[in-house]
Amino acid sequence: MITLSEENYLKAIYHLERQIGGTVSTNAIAEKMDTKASSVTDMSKKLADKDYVIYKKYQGVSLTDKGHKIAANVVRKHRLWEVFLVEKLNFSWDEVHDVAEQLEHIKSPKLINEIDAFLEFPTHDPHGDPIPDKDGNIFVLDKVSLSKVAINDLCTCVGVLDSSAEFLKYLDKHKIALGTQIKVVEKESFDESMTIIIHDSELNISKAVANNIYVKMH
Amino acid sequence: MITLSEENYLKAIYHLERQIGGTVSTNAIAEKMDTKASSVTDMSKKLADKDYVIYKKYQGVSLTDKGHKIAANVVRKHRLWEVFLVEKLNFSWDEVHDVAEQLEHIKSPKLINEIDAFLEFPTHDPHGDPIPDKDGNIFVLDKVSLSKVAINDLCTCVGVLDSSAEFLKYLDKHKIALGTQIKVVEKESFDESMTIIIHDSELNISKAVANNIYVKMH
DNA sequence: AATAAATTTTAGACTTGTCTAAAAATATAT
DNA sequence: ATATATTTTTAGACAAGTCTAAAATTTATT
Repeated sequence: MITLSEENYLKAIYHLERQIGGTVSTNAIAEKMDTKASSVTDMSKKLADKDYVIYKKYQGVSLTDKGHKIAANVVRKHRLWEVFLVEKLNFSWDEVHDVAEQLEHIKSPKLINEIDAFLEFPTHDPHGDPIPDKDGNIFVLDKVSLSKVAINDLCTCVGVLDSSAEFLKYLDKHKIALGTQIKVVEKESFDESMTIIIHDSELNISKAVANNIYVKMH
Repeated sequence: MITLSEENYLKAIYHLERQIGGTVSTNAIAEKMDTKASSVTDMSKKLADKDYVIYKKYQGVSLTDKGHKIAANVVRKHRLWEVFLVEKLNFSWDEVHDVAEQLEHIKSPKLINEIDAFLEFPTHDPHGDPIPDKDGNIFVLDKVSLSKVAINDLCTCVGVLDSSAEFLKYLDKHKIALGTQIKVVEKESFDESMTIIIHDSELNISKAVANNIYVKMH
């Protein structure tokens, strides 16, 4: 039986692998999980013993098929629970993360299948992140960072890079949500800020904000 | 912050207190939790340190107000989740226990309040057990063991004593559910079995079965 | 290529929750 | 009331997961 801690490590490695796109370093995991490198080394050995990762000393880890499947399933559960909380229980998108962190570890195949059906098989969570299917496959739609969009182009918000409560509340304040139409009207080369039009009014956003918004081009 | 293990001990003590009606012995807890008496002693000290129980050497434990509140809240969560699983996710009453054992430890006041509202504030779980309110109070309805009912009396099933999957499946097989009307037509003094009428047909049940069914008199 | 810097691992320690075996206290029986 | 049986506690050990500090390895720099 897999422990809660092992599941959290596999999930962190999963996210880092897709972000970095290769083997994941000890330090990267330590930073992501807010723990010490020595703890990561210990756990890497355990995960390798159980055949969840390939671990070579000083070379970092990468998920095996077995490990990938487990990690993807944890992510699947996390995101399905997030949809449930927002769609059925009146949570806002900045409130769901901590609860989903707990719910993602509940072990019951029937439970998660029923939740999936109850929600009518959603494909994305409230932040626009894709929900892995039962086999761990995800279908990524072609999204672009808002900061890359050219002047006068029209696009729609489909996700966020940073889904911290802080950033999500900023978006709420400025009435930016998934599905919101955005037109870029000006870009300031000095600080790379941009002016956009949403809901027929102008808004100036910093480079940092634009970087964290994903859009689909029209 | 309270640990999962501590919550489970408090829950066990809570159930034993209501069952026995006084202080709870080390051995009783050990048996209920399928662990060793020495482990219970260790934990009793920890719980006493945190002011969740009163513990006197060789005298057993009893819940403080603080401990009672925590335990009742765990039971509240357990039973609300059970209702949710049965009412919304197509679980049968013999499938809910193991999952609810996990879900009862999720920490989020908003989550459980929303679940409560989503279910329209149920007062009893799928086995007829009362759901404690936010302050830990429960409102017990006057129920009687079926084995105590006299011949020719009419009653309605309102709960079960033993909610093991095995027993619940037995009830399903014989079409006995909460709300089912039962008439006692014969009692065999030899083995204390009884004949009852449900859904217009006769059924003979053992003393053991009758003991495990709670009914409300008409 | 040699040295400095950064990363990673090892060794040993600590906490939580558990166990076994033995000792102490309480309850029961003659 | 004394001996026996049962219950409970203590003492010491272990596994999981973490930490600090020191050693080993890899990477970067001159």
